[in-house]
Amino acid sequence: MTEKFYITTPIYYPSRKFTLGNCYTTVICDSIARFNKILGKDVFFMTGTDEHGQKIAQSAKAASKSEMEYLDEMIADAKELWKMLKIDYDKFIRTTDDYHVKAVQKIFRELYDKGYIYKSTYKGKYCVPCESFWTESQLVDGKCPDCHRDVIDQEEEAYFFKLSAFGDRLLELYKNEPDFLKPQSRVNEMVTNFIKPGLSDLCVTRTSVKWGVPVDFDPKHTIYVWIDALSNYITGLGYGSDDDSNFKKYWPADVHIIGKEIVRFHAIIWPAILMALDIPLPKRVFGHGWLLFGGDKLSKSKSVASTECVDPRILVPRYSSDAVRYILLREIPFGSDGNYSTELFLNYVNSDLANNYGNLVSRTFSMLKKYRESVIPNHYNSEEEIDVDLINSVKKAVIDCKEYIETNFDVSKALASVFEIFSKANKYIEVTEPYRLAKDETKSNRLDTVLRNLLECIRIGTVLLSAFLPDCSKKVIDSLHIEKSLYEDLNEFYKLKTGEKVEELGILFPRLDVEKELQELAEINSEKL
RNA sequence: CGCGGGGUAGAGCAGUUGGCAGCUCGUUGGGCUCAUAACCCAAAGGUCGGAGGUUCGAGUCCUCCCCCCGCAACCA
Repeated sequence: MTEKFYITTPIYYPSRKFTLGNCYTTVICDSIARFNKILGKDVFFMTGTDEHGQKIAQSAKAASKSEMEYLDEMIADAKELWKMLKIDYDKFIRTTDDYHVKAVQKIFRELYDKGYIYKSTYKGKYCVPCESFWTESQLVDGKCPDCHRDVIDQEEEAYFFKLSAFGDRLLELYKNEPDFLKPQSRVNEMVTNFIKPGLSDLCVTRTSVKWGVPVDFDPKHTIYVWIDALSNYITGLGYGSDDDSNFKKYWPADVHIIGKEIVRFHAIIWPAILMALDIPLPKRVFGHGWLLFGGDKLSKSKSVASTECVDPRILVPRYSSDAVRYILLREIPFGSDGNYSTELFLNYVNSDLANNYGNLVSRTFSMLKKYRESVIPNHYNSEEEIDVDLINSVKKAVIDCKEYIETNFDVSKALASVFEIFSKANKYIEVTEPYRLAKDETKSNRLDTVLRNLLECIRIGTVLLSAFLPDCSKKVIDSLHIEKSLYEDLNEFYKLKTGEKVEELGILFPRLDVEKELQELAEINSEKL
């Protein structure tokens, strides 16, 4: 039976248009999903949006629209963005979707019936004009962090989830399943910050927030973020609906990929809810770092220096989806934060995509055309050390790439090992000098072998690359007449069909004039403002 | 003493159990001519945040201090 693989992004909050930060998580998930398809697995990849809560209602009001009008526009924009970035999701869930709303109500009632949810009183600091509750620690100088006005003590009736009952089981989980939450530093954070001091129960409804899922047996209460948003991971598979075949097939999730800021929700609250429901837990949760812009998170509330153009809607059409995907995947090291700047982006596109990969393909195809009329030549057994070295390092890269993805979801290192192949191939050309072999008819067999070896390097590297950069790799794959991108075909070095003619390829990534691009982007950016 | 992460070449980062300080980009010099001023080789560039300690030997272990960044319970 085919192994299944279920991967999710968080559901994003569309109170503002999506940023490069949202793209980061989504592109990582998409690449991991694509990689698992290459491994031959039955993959289900879900993303979506969290559409309830006060802020959505406020954003809609500010735009003089109804909530649904506002949301439909935002979601259309988001889907357009994912299309641009070649995000190949299997399901896009919206928490306003009918099946989700019903399933959430069902889940809420089940938790209530089982005694995990009870009615009590929520006490907090309340800002009347903002209609928002704040905790003591959120206040700025004792005032509302949003409008800086005075807050009052207020209480309201609310339902609570018995989170406090799950501390020991969570500790056990972290202990027995060391891979459940990665990176490890996050586990320590959860244990010392939250679980050891003792978990307190979680307020899961509000009467002051109207835009949300009502409690069906007590409709003046609105189900507040946690149970609504987190349960998307199962309702999106049909849990609690008439057709739960996907839930049966794909749950538990193989991994939830999330940003480090929401680790707590996914490593404490979500497992606790599932435990209460008697549903198996996701196998892994990975909290990635942030894309930093000049040292700051690209948050929805902070603005970025005006000379930096970070709008993916401009960058993707201008530089290709692959270029933007590349910088997102490559720049952030495993588990920690990474710095983004336009200059860095342009330099990476030049050095890795244009100079290393693009130029390798270009010079190889050019020689193949000049010397062999674009026909894939045979290879002749050779004990030459340089060939053996090349083949061994390709094999190592193929193994490394898979290892990095499977053990740690380390897309950055996986991608780096793919580029090792291209780097080695470029060096191989210098040493074997095929352009010199071509001038000596007695070296014809050797030239065949060298060209063939280069083509196989390109084949293997490109198949791996197709998980990360689907557009350019498709061009090369088509040109080489590779029928299917499968990992198992990479174990064998000679796999191309001798005698087939390759299609001509244009320039995959034109070399960019960094100074000029920076200037033009700055101009585009200032026009926008 | 709230918890955690980080401070290593101009920039971005690796440095596993302590054993000659590395990688990528950039810079400089050289080589090659198949290729997208691309590719290959070489060099320059670091008192590893600071002070003290353990050790034959510390980026790595211990103590203290300085700086940056998250989290801190309901901020998606």
